[in-house]
Formats: sequence, C-alpha cells, structure tokens
Amino acid sequence: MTSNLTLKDVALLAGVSEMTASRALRDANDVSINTRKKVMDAAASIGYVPNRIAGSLASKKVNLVGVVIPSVKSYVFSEVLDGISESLKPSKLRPVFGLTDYDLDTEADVIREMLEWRPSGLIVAGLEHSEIAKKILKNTTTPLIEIMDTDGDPIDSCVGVSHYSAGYNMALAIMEKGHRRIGFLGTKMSSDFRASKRFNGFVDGLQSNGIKLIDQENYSSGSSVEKGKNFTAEMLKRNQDLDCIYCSTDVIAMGAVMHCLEAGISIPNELAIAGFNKLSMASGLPIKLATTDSLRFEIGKLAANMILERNEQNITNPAKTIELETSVDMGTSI
Amino acid sequence: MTSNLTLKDVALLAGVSEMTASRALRDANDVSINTRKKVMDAAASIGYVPNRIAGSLASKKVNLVGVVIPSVKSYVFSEVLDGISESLKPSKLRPVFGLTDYDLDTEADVIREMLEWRPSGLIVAGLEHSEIAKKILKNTTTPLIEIMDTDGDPIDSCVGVSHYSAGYNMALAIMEKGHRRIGFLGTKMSSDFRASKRFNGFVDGLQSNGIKLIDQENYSSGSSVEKGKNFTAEMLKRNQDLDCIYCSTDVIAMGAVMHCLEAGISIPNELAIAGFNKLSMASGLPIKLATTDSLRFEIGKLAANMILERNEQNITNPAKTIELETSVDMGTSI
DNA sequence: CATATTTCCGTTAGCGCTAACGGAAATAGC
DNA sequence: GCTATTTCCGTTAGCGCTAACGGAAATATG
Repeated sequence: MTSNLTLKDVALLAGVSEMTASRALRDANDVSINTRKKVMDAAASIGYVPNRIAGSLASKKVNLVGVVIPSVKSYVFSEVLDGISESLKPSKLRPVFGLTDYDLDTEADVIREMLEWRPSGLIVAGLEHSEIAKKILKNTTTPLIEIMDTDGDPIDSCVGVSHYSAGYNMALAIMEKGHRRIGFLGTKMSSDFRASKRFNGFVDGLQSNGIKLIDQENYSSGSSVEKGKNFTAEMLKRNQDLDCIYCSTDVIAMGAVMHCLEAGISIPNELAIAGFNKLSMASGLPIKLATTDSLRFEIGKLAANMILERNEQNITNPAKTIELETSVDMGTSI
Repeated sequence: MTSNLTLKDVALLAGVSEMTASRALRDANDVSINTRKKVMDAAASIGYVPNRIAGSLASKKVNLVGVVIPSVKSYVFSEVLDGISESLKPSKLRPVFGLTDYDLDTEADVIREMLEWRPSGLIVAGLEHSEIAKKILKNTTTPLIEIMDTDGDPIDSCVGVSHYSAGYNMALAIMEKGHRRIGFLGTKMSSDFRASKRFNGFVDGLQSNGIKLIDQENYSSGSSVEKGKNFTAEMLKRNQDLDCIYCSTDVIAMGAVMHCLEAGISIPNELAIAGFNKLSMASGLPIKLATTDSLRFEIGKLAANMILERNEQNITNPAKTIELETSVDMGTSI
C-alpha cells in the first residue's frame, strides 16, 4: 500500500495532466525540462511511489525474470544467481527467485505462479520436470532457459554443462593417475538428476577401461562436510584396499579430506579424493582438491543474457543450446 | 505473455460470465459445483494462465513479501531465506528476493523497486540504511521487519540478535579459558555493520577484564577459508606469543583451523580459535569450533510470521522488536 | 510572411481482472 | 399456498496506469 498516493495527486500538484506526469516520471521524451522538474518536485515532495502493478498492466510489460532453483543452501545456486544478477543489473529487468526444494511438484507450482506474473523470461534449473510443468512450459510464449545441465531435451533454450561428461572425464583422469580400486560417495540421487548423470558418466568412464566400482554409498538427505567425513570412514572400514573415492560434490569431498587429515591417511598416496563443482571454500584445504568446475557463475550470466537478447528483439528468435566445456582440475588430491 | 488468453476466453467457452469464471477459478463460494467444473475444464482445455497483474490491481492485494538481503553467497542469508520460505509456504504469500551487494545505495534502489510492487510486507536485513532508504521506509504503510540485528533503532518491527553482546560474551568465554594474548581477524567492516558491532562488543568484553587486543587484521573483500588461513599465518608470524584468534565469521575461523592443521599447531593448547554464526559446514572439522549461533533460520521464520500476523489482522498492530538470546557454543577450540 | 516542421501536452480508451450490488431462480418455512 | 431465505450468477464500475492519437503552440524553412 505504501500510501494511497496516485499519479493523479502528483499531476494535480504539478498542475499538469496525469499523462504528462506519467511521461515526466518515466522520462519519456515528450516533456519540456520545466514541466519535468515541476512533476519531479511534486512527486518527491509528497513521497509518491509509482504503482508498478498498474503500470505493467497498462503497458503489458513486466520487467521481471523468474528464476526457479532447487535451493539456496547448497552453495551451488548462489553463484548462478549472482551471474544472473550481474547480467541483468544494467538492464531494466530484475530477477525474482522461486525455490523448489528439489521437488518436481513444488517446481510445477512455482513455475505456474511465476508465469501468472507474465515475466519477461523464465530461467529454470534442470531439464527434468513433471508432466504438468512440461505442459505449462511448452504452452507459454515466455522465453525459457533451462540451465545447469545439457544432458537431455530442452523445451526451449538451454545453457549448461554435460554432467555425464564431467563424470566420465573424471574417471579417465583418476585412472590415468594409476588408481584402480575406486569407490563413489554421494547423496541419494533420485531427485538430484545431475548428480545421477555424473555417476553414470563416471561408471561408464571406468568401464571404458574395464574397471568396476568397488563400493558406493548413497546416503539420504543433503550434502554436508560432516557426512562426507563419516561415510568416508565407513567406506574405508569396509574396503581397506580402496585407493580412491569420487564424491558427488566438493562438500562431501571436503569431508573425505577431513577424515584423512584426522586419521593420518596421506592424500593421494594412500587415498585419492575427487569432487565436483570447484567450490571456493575448498580452496583453503591443505591439498588442492581434484574437481570439475561447474561454471555456475558463467551459466547464470549467459542465461540472463539470452533473456536480454530475446527482449530486445521483438522477433521470436529460435531456441539455442549452449553447452559449456568442462575440464578436470587435477589439483593434488588424485 | 504466456499466451493471450484472458478470462473472457474461458468464460465464453464455459458459457458463463467473466465474473462467474473468475469466481470459479478462485474458488470463491458463490458458484455451483456444476458451473465450477465447466469453468475449470474450459480453463484447463485451453491452458489458461490467470494474469496476476490484473488481478492484483483489481483486488488491491499483492501476495508477495519483499526480502532485501546483501548477498546469497555468504552461507549466512540462505538460511534466513529458508526460514522465510518455510513460514510463508502454507500461506498465500510468496517471498521475492532482492540483493544489495552490501551497498546502501543499491539497497535504497532495491527497496524502492520492491515497494513499487505494493508487497504485503517487506523484510530488510540490517538496521543501517541510507537517508533516502530511511525516508522511503518511514513513509510506507507496508509492514516492515528489519532482521538479523537488534543493536540500533528499528524503523518498524525487528527480529534479530545482539551482535554486540555476541562479541562481548565470546570475549568473556575466551578469557575464562585462560587466554590473554588475543588477536582479531575479519574483513573490512565499513559495510558489514554487524561484524563491526561484534568487534566492538569483543573489544569491550576484553576491556572489562583489562585486556587489550594484541593484533587485528581487517582485510578487504569477502570472507573465505583460504584468506582466513593466509592471514592467520601472517598474524602468527607477527605475534608469536598469540594464544587466541577471534574471527568475525566461521568461514574465516575454518581457515585459521586449516592453518593450524597444516602447521602442526595444536588447538586450543597452542592457539585457541573462535568464530561466529555456527555454520553447518564447520561441523566436519577435526575440532569443534567455538562459535555463536546466529539463529538465522529462526530469525527468518519469525520475521515471516510477523508479516503473516499483520496480514491477517486488518488493524495495524504496533511495532514489535524480538531480540533472540544467543549463547556461546564453547566447542573444543578455545 | 505563409507554410512545414517540431515540440509539447491533453483526451480517449483501454490493459485484465475483481468488489459490490442487485436480481432471478431454487429452496425453506409455516 | 405464499412469503422469507438461500443459492447462484450477471451487470456495472473501476483498480492506477499507459498507448495512441490529435491538436495547439513554438520554431524552422524558403
């Protein structure tokens, strides 16, 4: 409500019509310097705050970009958001975030609610959606960018990396370093499709050299350093000859490193450890963690830029998929 | 645009008036079961997505809550957002986030933009704002909750902890453990008011026992484990008899711990370390970090609940400040 | 100086929806 | 049976703003 002041109040005070006041405040170009100043002063003096709801309805333009992500707690999507914010900053578009909590039904609800606001664009994390969500997304004319992941069929445009390849290439890198008795540690992947793709890529990568996973642990609930530590200990107890653990995220890998530090296990001589994401907080570790940069910031930037492009041109330009190349960051832990 | 379908299309197809269609879709209570079904089916068959812009303008209700925070990268505000999301989930209100990047001018812009949408409430992190922002906030009738921090003068309502007390009490806890030669490590605090309040409280706490800070380092740019590690090394080089470092966040404290692990410094015998926030990722460390829980999740929940309360009652209930009690979590690092 | 052009501002008509009222049909009451 | 009540739906008006047009005044053109 902010107060009940409307454009009429400003116009009356400035002694002009509502239309002129509207133009002056939006600095459209059909207003003289004098009247503009009058209007501006009038608006400032009464503390007028324009009503964007009304403005958007009249102009049929809503300068918002919906961003649908699973969570803000995972240290992963925050950088995506940052990239989006940076790209949109110089424009009139503003991001609006919605959280799905890794649940596809919630995602469908969030997407529907977002579209009810008629945003200028929609950025959605991931390629997997419920049937309802897919139907809604296919039906809309709002520019849509699915991000993070390119292993699948985008509905419209897409920016991401191949998580399958990331897993596959990490397997090759690990084997090249001579490791053969390899375990996998991650969270239950039924709802984390990208982690699951990395896992599949990793297994196939090992397979290309005739190697099979010795052990795997998929614990439920989210990633944490502490769980990484505990499950590494358990896995090593089960398989005393294990010489490498691939973790589905750096957070878990940090836990694995912590266990080694505590137990006096030398990395990578006695145990090699690799993760995924290239999280900045892992950079404080005594060893440099082997990982794959998931290019989160860049993905955010590019996705937002695609929305901006589509908004400038009125022509509906065609769907485009950008697959960013990842490479294994060897570090000193494998 | 989502498509150009309007209520009129639905009404026509269902053979009812726009008003009836509107009522049916919002499940207002003046529609028979038959016609409701007719309308629902019609809407579903053509993939109608209601236009909330128009709806909000007509009903003068915008079920959004603006949330203004500095950043999503700091591992701190994500839990606040989570608390807010959880509180709002069962209601019709939805959170909309805006980022200020720790800049008060940006904050003022974000607040202004938020208010232009006439949200049902506004949650803003911190008590320090630019003069412009203060003027806007004082002028608005939108329920406002300032969060995180209670050391200052709230404009309207407020939920948070006393950062001054947190620093003060940590000083007492550290001295009680027998430490006397104490350093402080943090980021430059000109823009991080809460860190600055903790620092002041800490210094005053030491002072209450006649103790002065031996050394302090305030590096620019954000917190990171790596910087915590490096600056700890430097500080120890400067002051070889230091027996404790208080870090302005757990992230920095983790870096300090990392340095000790690498350098073979025993914690807390040779060096005591304390942080702030009680971040979950610190729980994987070999020692339990002494810290103060900043109650981020709870703050988010309470703030959102206050908005909900205000929305239910039409009476403008009075401003309220909730100061949550913090306590020092001793851990094993001091 | 008359005409063409530009600059500036107002009027009209809606954007797509809902609040509020009113009225017809269906049900209840006695 | 007729009136009182409830159930259901439509009509009117308007939320606060802007697009589009048009027209008067100021300036330019030759």
